[in-house]
Amino acid sequence: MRADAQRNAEKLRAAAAELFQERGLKVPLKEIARRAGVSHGTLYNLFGTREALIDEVVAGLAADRLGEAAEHALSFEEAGKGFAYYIERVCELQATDPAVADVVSGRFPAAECLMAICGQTKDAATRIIERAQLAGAVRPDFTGEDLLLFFGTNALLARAVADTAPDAWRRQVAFLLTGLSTEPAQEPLSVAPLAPPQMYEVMGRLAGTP
Amino acid sequence: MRADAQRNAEKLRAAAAELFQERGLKVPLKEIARRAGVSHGTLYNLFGTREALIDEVVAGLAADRLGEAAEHALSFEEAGKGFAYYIERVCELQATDPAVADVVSGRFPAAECLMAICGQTKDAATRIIERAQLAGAVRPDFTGEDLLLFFGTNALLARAVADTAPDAWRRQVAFLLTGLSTEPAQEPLSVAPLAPPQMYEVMGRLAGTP
DNA sequence: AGTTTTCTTGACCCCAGGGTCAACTTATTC
DNA sequence: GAATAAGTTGACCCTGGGGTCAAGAAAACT
Repeated sequence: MRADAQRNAEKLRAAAAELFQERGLKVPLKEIARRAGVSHGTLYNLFGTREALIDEVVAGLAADRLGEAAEHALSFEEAGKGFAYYIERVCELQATDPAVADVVSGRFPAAECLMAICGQTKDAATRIIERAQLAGAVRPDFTGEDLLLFFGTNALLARAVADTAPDAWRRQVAFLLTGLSTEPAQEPLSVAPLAPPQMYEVMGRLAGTP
Repeated sequence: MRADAQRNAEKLRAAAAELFQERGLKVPLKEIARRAGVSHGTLYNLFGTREALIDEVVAGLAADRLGEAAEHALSFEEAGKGFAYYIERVCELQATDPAVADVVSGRFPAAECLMAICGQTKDAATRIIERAQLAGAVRPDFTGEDLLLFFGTNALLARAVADTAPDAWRRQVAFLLTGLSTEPAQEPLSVAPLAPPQMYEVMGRLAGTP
């Protein structure tokens, strides 16, 4: 590979990392090329497909962060606490990084690598859930599939509120957690509900401009 | 208005009602015209904007159904039961009719009429919630905004699962309801979780092809 | 039946995104 | 310092959505 090609690839990786993180895995490839200061033809030359770029730029990072979250969740003494930590942490990752959100929601344009991560995430989730259920802390009919589905909707919610009330998703997570807990404790919510003017924006984004 | 124009308007209304109901308020206008057997120019002639068409075709129906749900919810003896009924019923409406789902999620392209419905829905929701809270059946820090946000995500979830497991959203609703209830009762779920092969499809739709 | 008015049509324009490729430029090699 | 291989570019095509409008068709009026 020629030296300038190497440099361009690096610039593209950097631009892609930025944009994926800012706006998710669906950003126009032409825009990535633009930010990298390179023709979009070059992008297609060096990476061929969006998936390849994703694999190189996002997959590793996302896998690491999700892996850490799972590991830490399993290290809790009380399985129930670990369970709650895991859900909150993953949702937080989704909220702060649209790229991770898209990875968790799986199957973008079917990058091999992403599907693998998705599988790992589901396995980890299942392990964490079952551990908490064995400890009697979580209702026994909640499954990994349920959690993934929740992550899927949380990704959309978190993105919709990102510019308006970046923590709004926490309330929904809290409601879910008390719903899943076998102890009836309803801890006070740490975040205020949305004000009516914020609702306009958020609902618009939730249903509108993806 | 000329007789043929009248007929065409009727055909367009019919086609629009069908397509909105099948695929939500964002269906291409050209497709509505096609189904009506009419040029898309005619559609623009007779209705001008998508919003006008929505107002004529969808708004009334949606308002009626949502209104009925709210009314019935308030007619329950036990406020908590009414509350649960309302949430389940609205989610069901969203699941069976993408048009209603879009109405509840508010602000499509800002049809006057839709915003009004959205406001009414929020008011109704608030009333139902407060009644249940007064009866001590629902946690006191849950708000109408929280519920609308939940409806917003449910709309997306219901659409994602529609072709794969049309009742899958019920599990999430059940988790929410037990989380909101002040009684720790966890009733058994009426719907099975998704099987792994179904997850692929659903997660794809949730994040992908809207 | 002829005239006028209203309506319909489909070709046309716009934009944004994905993707390709011949012609050009630049690094590397000898 | 050529010759050659490797890489880059941007004009170009395609798709699918929104939207307009001159010309032609059809209803309504007299």
